[in-house]
Amino acid sequence: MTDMQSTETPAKAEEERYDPAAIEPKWQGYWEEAQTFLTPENPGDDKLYVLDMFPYPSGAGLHVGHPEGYTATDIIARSRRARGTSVLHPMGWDAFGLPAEQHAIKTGTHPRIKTVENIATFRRQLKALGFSYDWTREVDTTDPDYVRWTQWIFLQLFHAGLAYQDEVSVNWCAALGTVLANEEVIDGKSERGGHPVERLPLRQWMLKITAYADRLLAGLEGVDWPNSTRIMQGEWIGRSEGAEVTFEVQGADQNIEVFTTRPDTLFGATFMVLAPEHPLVAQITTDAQREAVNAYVATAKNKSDRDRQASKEKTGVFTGGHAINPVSGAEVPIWVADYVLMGYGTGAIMAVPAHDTRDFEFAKAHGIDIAQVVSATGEPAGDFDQAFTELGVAVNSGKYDGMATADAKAAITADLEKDGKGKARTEYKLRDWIFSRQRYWGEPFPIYFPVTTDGDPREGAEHTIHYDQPIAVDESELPVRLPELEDYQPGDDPAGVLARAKDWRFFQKDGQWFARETNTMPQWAGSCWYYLRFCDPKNPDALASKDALATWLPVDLYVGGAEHAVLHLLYARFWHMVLYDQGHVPTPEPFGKLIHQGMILGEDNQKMSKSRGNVVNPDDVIARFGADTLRVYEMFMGPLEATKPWNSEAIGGSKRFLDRCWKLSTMVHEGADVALDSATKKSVHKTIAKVTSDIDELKFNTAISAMMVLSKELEKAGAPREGVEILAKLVHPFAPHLGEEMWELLGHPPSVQHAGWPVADAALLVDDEVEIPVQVNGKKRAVLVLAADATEEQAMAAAKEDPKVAEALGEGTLRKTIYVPKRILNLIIK
RNA sequence: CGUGAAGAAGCUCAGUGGAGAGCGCCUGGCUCAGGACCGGGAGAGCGCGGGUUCGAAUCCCGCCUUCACGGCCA
Repeated sequence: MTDMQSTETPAKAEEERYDPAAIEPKWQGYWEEAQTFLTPENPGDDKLYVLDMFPYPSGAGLHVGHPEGYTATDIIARSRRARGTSVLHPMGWDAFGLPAEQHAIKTGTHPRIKTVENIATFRRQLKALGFSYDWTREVDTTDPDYVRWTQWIFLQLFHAGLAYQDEVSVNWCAALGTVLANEEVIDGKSERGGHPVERLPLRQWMLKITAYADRLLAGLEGVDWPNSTRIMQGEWIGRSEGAEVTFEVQGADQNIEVFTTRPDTLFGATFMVLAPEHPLVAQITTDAQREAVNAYVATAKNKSDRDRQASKEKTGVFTGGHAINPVSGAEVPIWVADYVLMGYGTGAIMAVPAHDTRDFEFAKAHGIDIAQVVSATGEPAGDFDQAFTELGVAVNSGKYDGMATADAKAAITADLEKDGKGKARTEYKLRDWIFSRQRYWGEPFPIYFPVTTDGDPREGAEHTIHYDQPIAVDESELPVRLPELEDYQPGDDPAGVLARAKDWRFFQKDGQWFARETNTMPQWAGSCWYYLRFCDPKNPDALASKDALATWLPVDLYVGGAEHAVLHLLYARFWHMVLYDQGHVPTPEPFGKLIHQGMILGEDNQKMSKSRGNVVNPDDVIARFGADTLRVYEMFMGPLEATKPWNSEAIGGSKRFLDRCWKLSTMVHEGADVALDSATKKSVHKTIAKVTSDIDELKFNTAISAMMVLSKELEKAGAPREGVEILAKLVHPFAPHLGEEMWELLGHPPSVQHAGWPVADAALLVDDEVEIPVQVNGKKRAVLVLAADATEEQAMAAAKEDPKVAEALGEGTLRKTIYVPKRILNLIIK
């Protein structure tokens, strides 16, 4: 096959132009044939696992945002292979998901059909961009061989007690017959159709991610991630230390537990607030207040958390009940208000209006006392128009007066504990993960339940499913496959679409009826562990062999969008930690270095969207300029992590750079046997050093800029072979088809990928002559060319001979001379 | 409101103490002409105000604007 790449074709005419439409398919064919990017069987210590966040193969095809991150990782992969590193650089599909299911609902075709089609489009587009993926390792999360191991991991979680069922309030829309995400509910109506949506408690599978909260937090310390991402994830976990305090309810044999991070402000707690769902609300409410409280609770119940939080007004109702402040003995009123959330802490708070913004607003709105107990100065102030939330010194707090906030916290917590009225406690914002969806196109749970029935439940016999007795499917029976359905319309059963597949759902074993779980897993499930499967994608006996995992983990470089900064990266870390604890993976963390590529905006500086009409289609760009130009342009636009707008004029500049590279190699090919002069040689070696370090630092835009400059110099130098060969090696990770073509024009057999990486000669990187600006009183007057090691005297002498400097010096007296070798000569005169 | 990032030539960006590149623009050459190519050129109060320094885009303090993400977590 390789013989057919005749070197005669490009040789024949000067009219020949760089023609990506011919070159690119040619080399893509070569790579596929020669298996150029196959992952090495026995990688040594020098290994690199470079991973892109795999895409959801949407019907719209590839977006110009995709090639940005993918080109970045490809440059790393290719340049490191050239340097002899064993590289794992795979690609796959996060292919479960709602769009394919919605398409199925509309058309009645199985979501798999549309999914397979979309994957084919994505694969074709990615191959057209010349990425050096090892396509033999492709994975697809919807493939039963993959689903099998997703289900297997779920069973490990289940057996470890980390998967459990709970009743969770969800948005149920009876008209649509489905559960909606918060985003799909607007003002209590469904986004599609405007049907009423109610909050309904529904049985859900939960994963106990909170059990790993501290480790997920601690692990962030050791990981090479963007600071902002680590902060975001840390805040999402939201660890806060404080105290649990017990308030007695007056006239009742009841206590209310609250969580506070400011036990030092306990003397300032002038009221309490319960969340509307708090179990004690009904008992505490007095008859006089019952009607108002019931009405308030009912309204709050039908609001989603999001709607509740949308309103900044502090609404609430007095219950009529009172509690006793455990330190001051004061009677404080108990209110119900929806700004207190049942899901955090204990669902009840002690309200300290003087020192908490929300409590302050509430007290102002409802005329409740405000008592200052912390002051910046140690002296109580007068009235204040906003809460004082800073740290300070305790006042009006009995024996704790005068203590700094931190000391007061510790002292009060210790005393509460002694009196049995409280104790230190740590809280997290992180909640357990709702892991089930009432959808079709997802992984079935490998779980079934006993059924009590007097007939055949498939035929509609009365039956009871014992959800409280979940049974794991035996591992040997995995995967549990999705049933075929006649149609994919959501039904009227909140248990999910699968509940209608009665033949699939109910089965008999040893004369006993059982029912399969009809929920499916969320899209996150497959993406939680795909990076493990890439290490050993065909393994039939395990999610991946221990050897393969030990070889490749952790992922050395992971590139993907910042929108996954919290959820995907947190969920994947959680699964990884569980697998680590069970001895299935060898590293405590999955991902080493993480980078988020920036967003590419439309030419109008707005987010690309169909409605704005500013979408750039990669297929069009490839047709017009070629894949290499698209790659180079996207890398040249700016720093990888920056948000930057598309510019259809500037892309021509990248094309012209590649034109010039191609021309240089044809010049050599046609016999220009020019030797490399010493000045150009210097430039070549400086460029090697610059491009190499820029690639390692992911500064691709500056690497390209350096190669642009070099290409012009090489052209002026008449295309010296030695320089052009080095340029071909340097440019090939960025523009791989062109790199191969240049290498061939220069008379070498393919592939440039295996031709090694140039090494800069350190001796050529230092200049023996330097340009030194001369300033007089800080204003630049001249630039001198001096020996790099010129002394101050030599520099002064040269400066005085310069007419412009002499003129500027004029009659003045020299008061001071600042000479920084290789940088500046500044003369201060008066 | 909070967190993070960024403000530099018309545009997109290099530049960690002494202002540069690409694209665009003007101009000459080449061409029947255009494009491409080659040569030359114009174009920057480096967001604002202070401070440190011989000298600040760069270091320090305050402020403004834009973008991204997050939202009542006691």
